[in-house]
Amino acid sequence: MKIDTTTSTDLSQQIAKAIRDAIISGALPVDERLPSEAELADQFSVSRPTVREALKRLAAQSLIRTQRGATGGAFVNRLRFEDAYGQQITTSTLLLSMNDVSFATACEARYALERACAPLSATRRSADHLATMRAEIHRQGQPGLTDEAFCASDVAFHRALVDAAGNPVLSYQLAGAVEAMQPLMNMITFTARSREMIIGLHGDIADAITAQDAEKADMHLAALASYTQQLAQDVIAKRNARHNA
Amino acid sequence: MKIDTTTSTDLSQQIAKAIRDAIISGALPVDERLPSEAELADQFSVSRPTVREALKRLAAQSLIRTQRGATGGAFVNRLRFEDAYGQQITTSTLLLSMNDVSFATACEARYALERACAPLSATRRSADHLATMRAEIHRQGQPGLTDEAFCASDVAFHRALVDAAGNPVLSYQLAGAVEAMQPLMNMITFTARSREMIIGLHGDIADAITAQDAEKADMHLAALASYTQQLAQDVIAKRNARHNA
DNA sequence: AGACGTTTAATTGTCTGACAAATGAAAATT
DNA sequence: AATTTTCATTTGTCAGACAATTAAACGTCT
Repeated sequence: MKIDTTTSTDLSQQIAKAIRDAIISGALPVDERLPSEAELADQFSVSRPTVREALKRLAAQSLIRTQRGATGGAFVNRLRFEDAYGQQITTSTLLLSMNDVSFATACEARYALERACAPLSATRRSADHLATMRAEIHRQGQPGLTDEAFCASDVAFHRALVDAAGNPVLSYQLAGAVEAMQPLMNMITFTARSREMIIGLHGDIADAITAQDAEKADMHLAALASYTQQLAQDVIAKRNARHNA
Repeated sequence: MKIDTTTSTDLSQQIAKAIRDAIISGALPVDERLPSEAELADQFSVSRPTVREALKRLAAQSLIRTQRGATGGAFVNRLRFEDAYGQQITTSTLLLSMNDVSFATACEARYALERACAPLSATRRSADHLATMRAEIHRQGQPGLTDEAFCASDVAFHRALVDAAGNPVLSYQLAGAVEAMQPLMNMITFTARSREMIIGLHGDIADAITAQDAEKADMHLAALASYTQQLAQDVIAKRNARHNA
């Protein structure tokens, strides 16, 4: 493992890159123990704090885990889908909030991806997924539910829909798109009327998935997408009206 | 900014989390300067190396950038889509390689997502995207192209197709799915015959996008998906036959 | 011999103090 | 007024030390 001595970046960054590349290339297999911090410091001819900074960088990406004690050390971590979900959601959320992505753009992306899952979900859905979807629909009908709780249940419903496709890669990719939308959705005030409408569409979707009818599921998802867009437009229109008054 | 003093995790991890939460919540806006390392050490009642480890964790996620000098320090970084692409691709690639995701699963996810883009791409494609697609198709027909170069061009073609949808959120999500497939695709040996077939389908897709015919584009993408799956199955079948011989 | 506590060595986590390098602002000089 | 010099601030790096944790090696008692 070599580091580039001509570049002007941090040593800890160079060292992190060298180790990261070794992991990606497969030279360091999963669960392999890295040399101790002292050994790494020797190998790279740097001090231990510098090595530690490099290791923390890798730990932040879940590429390694560390353990104290006699047989401890840093080990190459098996990156699990569940671990990656969190990072994916954080990154997606920040991308939306920091880049002035419009509600329309985010919403379009989310429903386009979700509609891609629907046919697979219709084919493979298990009783479990159907039960989760029904439970969330029921929760959404409860009176006294705050807007935040309604949105959270909405996310749970859609994640069940996506997970029903039985493809972990799809679930991973969609997690970011679906969850990152929640802060944007939270800006909408859901009236009793709009909740009723959404719950109805959720029911239609669940019915179609239960019946394994991919076409109908897609149709109702499209309806939900356009209704969501319309709700957001109303909010924006009202805000502008108030602003100009 | 407070840290949880009851937990048993690293101090640097707790501090990183506290700062990360402040960024996500918006308490620390983009380009805001964090207190100096010495000040942070005081505030959190830890030493400077510990603060530095926390900052390196955040830097690894592109949440902050640092600058030396009198007016230097750590600044909240605007997370750009281009920055996020790289991390997304790395993570996706490792997820596939470390979790024994089958070619079939990854391929299914990729083409499902890509077909979600196609209707939007058909509507919004610009001359630029069409030109890129045609150029890559032309490159793919060049004799003497290595399998790796063929795959790379394939990726470039599909990224142009996705980018044509004009939705940066979609492009970001798809980048991981498309690029992470490349190492898997590289395992396939493309015969002259199979290249011809793929190039033909690429041409069909480009034609459909040019004609803004979403339905046809979807059809040809589906055909490409199933052909790719078949190629992979042949490779696996051959490998098994050799293994049993 | 076997079960159970004790010591010990290895390793990460944290702290202290120090110096180098970069960099912009202030001060001095022309 | 323009330019150069000095200086204070901040990050980057290093060395050495000690605390906390952990499993293995060792010893002791039954």
